[in-house]
Amino acid sequence: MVTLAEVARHAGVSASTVSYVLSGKRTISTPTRERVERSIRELGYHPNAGARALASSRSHIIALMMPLRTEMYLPVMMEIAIAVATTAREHAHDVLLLTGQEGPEAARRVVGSGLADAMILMDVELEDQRLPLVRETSRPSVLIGLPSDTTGLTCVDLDFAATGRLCVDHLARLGHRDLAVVGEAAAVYERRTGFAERTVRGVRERADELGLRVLHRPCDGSYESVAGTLARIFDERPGTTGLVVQNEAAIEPLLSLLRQQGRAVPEDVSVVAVCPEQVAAGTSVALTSVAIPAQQMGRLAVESVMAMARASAAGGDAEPVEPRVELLPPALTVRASTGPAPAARRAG
Amino acid sequence: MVTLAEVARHAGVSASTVSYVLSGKRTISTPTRERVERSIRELGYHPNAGARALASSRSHIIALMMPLRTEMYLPVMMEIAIAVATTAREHAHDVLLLTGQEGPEAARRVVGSGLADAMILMDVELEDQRLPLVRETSRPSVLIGLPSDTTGLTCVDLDFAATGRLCVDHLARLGHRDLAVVGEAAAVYERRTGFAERTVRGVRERADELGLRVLHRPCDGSYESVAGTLARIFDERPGTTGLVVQNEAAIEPLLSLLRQQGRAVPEDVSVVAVCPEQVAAGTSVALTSVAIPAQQMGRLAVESVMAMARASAAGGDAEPVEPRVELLPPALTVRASTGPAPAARRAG
DNA sequence: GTGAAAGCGCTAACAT
DNA sequence: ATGTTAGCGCTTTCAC
Repeated sequence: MVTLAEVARHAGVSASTVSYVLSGKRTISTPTRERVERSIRELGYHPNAGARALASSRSHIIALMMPLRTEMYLPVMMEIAIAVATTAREHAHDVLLLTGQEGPEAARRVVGSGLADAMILMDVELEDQRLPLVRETSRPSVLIGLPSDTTGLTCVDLDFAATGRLCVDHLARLGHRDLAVVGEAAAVYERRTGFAERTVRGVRERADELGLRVLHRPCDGSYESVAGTLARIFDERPGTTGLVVQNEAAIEPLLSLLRQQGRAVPEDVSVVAVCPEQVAAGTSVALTSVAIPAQQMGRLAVESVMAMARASAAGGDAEPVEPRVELLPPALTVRASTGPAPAARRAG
Repeated sequence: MVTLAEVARHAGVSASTVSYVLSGKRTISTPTRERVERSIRELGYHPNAGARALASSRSHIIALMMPLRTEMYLPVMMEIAIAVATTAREHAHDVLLLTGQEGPEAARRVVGSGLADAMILMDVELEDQRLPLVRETSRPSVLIGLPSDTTGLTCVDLDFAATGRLCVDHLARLGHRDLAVVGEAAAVYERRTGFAERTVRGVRERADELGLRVLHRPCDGSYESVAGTLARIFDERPGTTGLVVQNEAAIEPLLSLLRQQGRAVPEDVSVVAVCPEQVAAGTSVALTSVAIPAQQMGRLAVESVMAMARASAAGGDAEPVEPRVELLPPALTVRASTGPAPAARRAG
C-alpha cells in the first residue's frame, strides 16, 4: 500500500507538503505541486480513509437512513437515494446506506463512532423515534419529510398541503364540484407519516373555500382494493367527476377500471395524480399531475447538510446556518387526464 | 468524545483489555469483562471508526456499486440494496452506496483508500469496465449479474436461461405452439447487460427442442410502445397464444391492451411474466410468473463476499474460497394468466 | 488473564 | 512556500 510518506519521499518533499497539495489548505508553488501530483499518479497513491478520518475527525461520509417501512413507494425512495449519492459526491462525500432493521440505534452508532459526519433521514414520522438523537447530536442532520414538531430541525419536503390545494384549484377551474381523493394505504395514515394527511388537509381546505365536496378514501395498490374504493366513491357520490390520486400503485388499476366501467377520462371523470413525472407520463392516459420532486429533495437535503457542516467547521467565523423547514412548491402539469366537468350531472 | 482510554481508566484496566473485551479476541475473566462493559455503557462509549480502521486495516464497510444506467427497473435494484444492507449488518458491516456518475473510478477510489474492504457490483455488463479492477484487487468482490467472461470472478444471478426454458415448458405443456417474447427496451440489449439475452436464448433453445415458434420483440415500458409491439406480434403471427414478458413496466399496459382488443387472458392469450412476486400478484390479472429473487440475490452476494473476507483474513489457515458463479434456480408460480391454448387456431 | 508500548497513515499546529 | 512533529484512538505484538 502506497502511503503519503512514500509519495513525499518520491517527490522529494515533506509529508505535510503532500498533505497540503491534497487538501489545498495552503499555497504550494506550481513546480512543487506538479512534482507531487506526478508522484501521486506514478505511485498510484490513494489517501487512506481511516487515517484521514482519525486525524481530521471528518469521515467525509453522510449517513442516509431509510427505515423502509411498509407501503412506501420504492422508486421514489430510490430516486432520492440516487440524488443524495450524486450530490454528495459533488461535495467529495460518500453515502452510507442505513435501513430500518436496526432501529434508531443505527443513527446513534454511526454518529457516535464518527463513521458519518452528517445524517439525512427519510421516511420521517410525525413522532419520529430518531428525533431525540437528531436534536441532541451536534452532527448536521436533515430530515426529508416533516415531523409534527419541527423546532430546531432542518427539513426538506414537498409542500403537500399546497399540492392538495393546487389539485383542487385545477379541478374547480374546470367546473368540477364533487371530488374524491384516492389516498395511500390505510397503513400509511396509521403510521402517521404526515405527508398523506397534509395533502388531504390541503384538498379539504381549498374545497371548503370554494364550496366543493370531497370524499377521502385510503386505498392500497391492489386491483381489488382500487375496485372497491371506486365502487364506494361512486356509490356514495354518483356525481363525482374529479379524482385526486396519491398512490402510485393505484394509478394503472384505477385507469383500467374506469375504462371498464365506461367512464371516459377525461370526458366523464378527470384524474389528477400526485406522483413522479415519469409515472404520470407513462400511463395509458397521460396524467395531469403534481410531480414528486424526488431528485430535488435529495439534492437539497445534501446541500443543506453540507452548508451546516461547513458552518460548524468554520467555527464562529461563518454565520451558523439556522435550522429551517424548506417546503418545495408544487407544480401541476396539465396532461390528458383532466378536462371540463360534464355539463349534465345529478345533484350527487 | 469518549475514548477507549477513558473507558479503561474508568474500569481500572488497561486499554488493551478494553479492546479485547470489544473484539473477543482473547479470553477475559468474567468480572473484568463485566466491569468494562459497565463502564462502556455508563460512559456511552462508541469505538471510533476511523481509528479502528486505521489500526486494523479493516473498515467494516462493503461498497455497493449500482451504476443505474437507463431503463433499469428501480424497485428490483432497491430491493437488492435493502437486502444487502440488512445482511451486511448481520455481519457487523455497513454499506456504502456508490452510484454511476463517477464511473469505474469510484471502485478504485473506494478500494484504494481502504474505505471499503469488499465490493458488490450491480448492473453488470458483458464487458464491464470495472472487471479489470475487480480482477486485480485483492479485495473480496461479488458481481450481481454475469459478464461474458467469468474467469476468476464470483457472481450471483438468477439463472435466466433456465428461466426462459421454464416459461416455454409451462406454455408448451398447456398446448401453446406460437410464442412471443415481449422483452426489455432495446437500450438494455444494446448495453449488453446479458440477462435479457440469456432469457431469450433459454426461450429459443427450449422452443427449438419442442418445435415451437418464437418471436422476440424488445419493448420499452410506454403504453404506445407496448401497443406497437403487440400489433406487430399479432400481425406477423396471428396465431400467437403465448406471451413471455420480461419488462415490468410493460405488464399493465399489456394486460390493458389485450383486454381492449378483446383478447381474454388466459382464454385467448396466456401470459408468463419474469418479474418480482409483488408485481405479479398485484396486477389486474394475477400473473403466472418466474420471480426475480431480489432479496435472495442481495443476501447471497453479501454472504459470499463475507466468506471471502473471512478466508483472506484467516490467511493460509482456512481454505480459500474459490471464485464461483452461483445461478439461482428459477421458480415458476402458476397464477391466473395462463391456461390451455385455445383449441381452434389458424396456422399462423 | 492482563499490561505496556509500538505503530497504523494522516492532519494541523508550530516552526522557519 | 515548505519542513518538523505531535498526536488522532485503536489494535496487536511482546512481555509477564
